[in-house]
Amino acid sequence: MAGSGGGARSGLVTIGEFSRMTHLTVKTLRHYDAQGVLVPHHVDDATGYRSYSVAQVPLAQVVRRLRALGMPLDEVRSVVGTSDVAERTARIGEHLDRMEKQLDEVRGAVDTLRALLGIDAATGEPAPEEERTGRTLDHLLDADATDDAGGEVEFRVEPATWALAARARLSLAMAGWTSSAYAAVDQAVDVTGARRSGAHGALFYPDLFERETGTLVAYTPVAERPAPDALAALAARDGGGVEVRAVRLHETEVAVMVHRGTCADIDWTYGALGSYVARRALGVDGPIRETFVVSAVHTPDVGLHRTEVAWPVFRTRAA
Amino acid sequence: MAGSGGGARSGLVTIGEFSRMTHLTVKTLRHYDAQGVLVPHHVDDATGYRSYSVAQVPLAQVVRRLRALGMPLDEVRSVVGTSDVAERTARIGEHLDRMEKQLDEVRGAVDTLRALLGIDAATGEPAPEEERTGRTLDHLLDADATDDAGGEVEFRVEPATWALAARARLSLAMAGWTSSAYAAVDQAVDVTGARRSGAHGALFYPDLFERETGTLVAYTPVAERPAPDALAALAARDGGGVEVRAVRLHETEVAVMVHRGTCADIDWTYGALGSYVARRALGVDGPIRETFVVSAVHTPDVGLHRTEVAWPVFRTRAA
DNA sequence: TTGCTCCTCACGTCACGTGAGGTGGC
DNA sequence: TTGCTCCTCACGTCACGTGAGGTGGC
Repeated sequence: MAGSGGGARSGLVTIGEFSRMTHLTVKTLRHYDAQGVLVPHHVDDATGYRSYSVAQVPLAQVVRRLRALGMPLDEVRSVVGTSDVAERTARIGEHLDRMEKQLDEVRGAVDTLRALLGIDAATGEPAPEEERTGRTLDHLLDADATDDAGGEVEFRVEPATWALAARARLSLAMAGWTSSAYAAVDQAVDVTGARRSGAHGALFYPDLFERETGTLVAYTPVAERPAPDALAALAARDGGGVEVRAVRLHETEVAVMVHRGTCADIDWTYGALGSYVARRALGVDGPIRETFVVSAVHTPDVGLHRTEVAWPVFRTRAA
Repeated sequence: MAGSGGGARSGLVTIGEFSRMTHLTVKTLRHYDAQGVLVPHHVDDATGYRSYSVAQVPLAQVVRRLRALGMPLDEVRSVVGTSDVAERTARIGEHLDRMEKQLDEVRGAVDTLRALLGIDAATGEPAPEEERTGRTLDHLLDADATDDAGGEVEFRVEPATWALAARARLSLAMAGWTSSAYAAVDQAVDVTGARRSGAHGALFYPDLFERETGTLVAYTPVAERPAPDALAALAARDGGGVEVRAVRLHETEVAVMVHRGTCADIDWTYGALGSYVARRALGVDGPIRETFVVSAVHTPDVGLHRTEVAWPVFRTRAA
C-alpha cells in the first residue's frame, strides 16, 4: 500500500500531498520554489525530493489568494518574505484597494456590454426595445450603420492660459497616478495663493495611446502667471513625490465632445469624436485635452459626471 | 505641418490615429491584424501601411471590452467574425455570465483577505480586535503558531453505496461543469425512479489537484442498486452531453471536517484536515470526497452552506 | 532635408503547462 | 518487480511589449 502520509509523525509531506492540501498544482509548487516564493521546508540532497511542512499550508494559501487577485509573483515573494508584519499588512491592503477599483471597472464593463446587448441585468432576459441604449451591439458591429456624432461636436478655440501642472511618463493603466497628481496640484494652488480659472484638466500626448507608456500632464488652470516667489515656494516643497510647476498652455483650436458618466467608457467618446474629426480631415498633431467639468470632487454620483474631450483640429482648413 | 487627419475625406485613418480613437496601442492593433481579430480596412501593397476605417471604431471598442473581460483572442475572433447576430449575442452573454461568477469569487477572495488582515471593509480601518477572525494573517504566516484542528475532525467509515454518477476529466477551474452534472444526475434519479439516500457528493481524484486536469465524479447516493431496465433507460437518453451511470462506491475509512460558507474558501478546510491527517501519518491514497450537506439547492444564503470534506485514512495504523 | 510615422522580424516577458527522459522508494 | 511518484531540463503558450534595423511621406 502506497501510503500518502509519510513514514513519520514529522508533519512533513511530499509535494503531491502538499498539492492536495493547498490546491496548488505540483508544477506550480515547483515554480514557486524556483522563484523563491514558497520554498520547501527541506530538499533531499541526493534525490532532490521536496519536503513541505504542514505548517507551510496557511502560507501557501495566502500565496494562492494573492495570485488569484493578480498580484505578480515578485510582489508576492516580497510580501510573504517580509518579517515586518505592519508593512506586510500594508502592502496587501494596498493591493486589495487596487483590486477593488479594478473590480468595479470590470463590473462596469460587464454592465456596459449587457446594456449593449439589450440584456436586462437583473433577469437575464432581453430588455424591452425602448429601454435599450440607442447603440446596440448589432448596430455597433454593422459598419454601414455607423452614425456621425455631428450634433454633439462643438468647435472652440481654447485660449492660452497659465496652469499649475504635474507631468509624468506612465501607462494608461496607471491612471491612479492622476489622483495623487491633483492632490499635489491643489496643494500647490494653496501654497502659491493662485486663483483657479477652471476645472481640473489633463493633456494626453499621442504616445500615451499609441505605445503602452507616454506623457500625461494633470493641471489646474489659474487666472494669472504665478509670481516668482510663489514659484520658489513651490519648488522648495515636497509634493509627495509629484513635482508641480507653473506651465503655459498654448491657444488651441479644438473639436469638443462631452462625455457623460464613468470615465471607464470614455473610449466611446474618443471614438465618436475622433471619427468625426477624421471624416472631415481636420485633425492636427497635439495632445488630447480632457476637462473634468463634473467629477468625483463635485459629486459621488458617477452618472452625473461630465468630461469634455477636446481634440486638436485645424478648422480653417476645411472651412 | 504633419496633419494627422489624412489627406482625403475618406474616413480612413492611420494606425496611429486609430490607436488614439480606440485606446488600443499600435502594437496591439498589429497583433490583432496578424491574428485576424481586427483586420484593417485596407493595407497598401507597396508599403504595408495599414488604413483603418472610422467605421471600425465601434468594433475595436467591443474587442477591447471583450479582452478586458478576459475573453481569449480566439473566442473574440469568432464572436466578432460571426454574421449570425443571435449567436454572437448568445456567445457574449455566456461569457458575461462566466465573468460575473468569477467576479463574485474574486470579491469573495478580497473579503476573505480583508478579514484575515483585520481590516474593516466599510471603513478601511483596522477592525476592533474582538471582531477579527481567529486566524489573522500574522497568525497564518507565523509557522510556529499553526494550530491543530483536532477537535473539529471526526473519523468515520463511509459505508459502501450505490450511486448515480457523472464522471469527467477537467480542471478545477472548470467547476461550472458540476452544476450541469448534478442536473443530469437529478434527471437520472427521476428516470430510473431511484430513491436518494443522501446529499449530492463528489469524488476528487488526486490528479485533479496535483496536475492541472484530472478526474471528478459528481454523484447522488441511492438506496438500492438500480434495476437493469432502469439502467437501460438511462443509457438510452441524452443527458445534455453528460453521461450518467450507476456506480458502486466502496466502503472507505475517512477523516471528516465540515466546511462552512462559500466553497471558494474550501482550500482552508483541505489544509487543516490534510495537516491533521499528515501529522498523524494516517493518509492513504484515494479520492477526497465532498458531501454538499447544505448547498445552493437548500438555501441561497451561502453563509449557511455546509460541505463535508472526507479525507481517506487508514486509522488502525495509528490506533 | 529633418523628423516623424510606419513597417517587419526576432526575441523577451509572465506564470505557469507540457512533454521527454530518467531516477527513487514502497 | 511493478507501478507510482518524484526529479530536471527544454520547450510551448498566451497576449502582447521591446528593441533592432530599415523605409516612406509630408
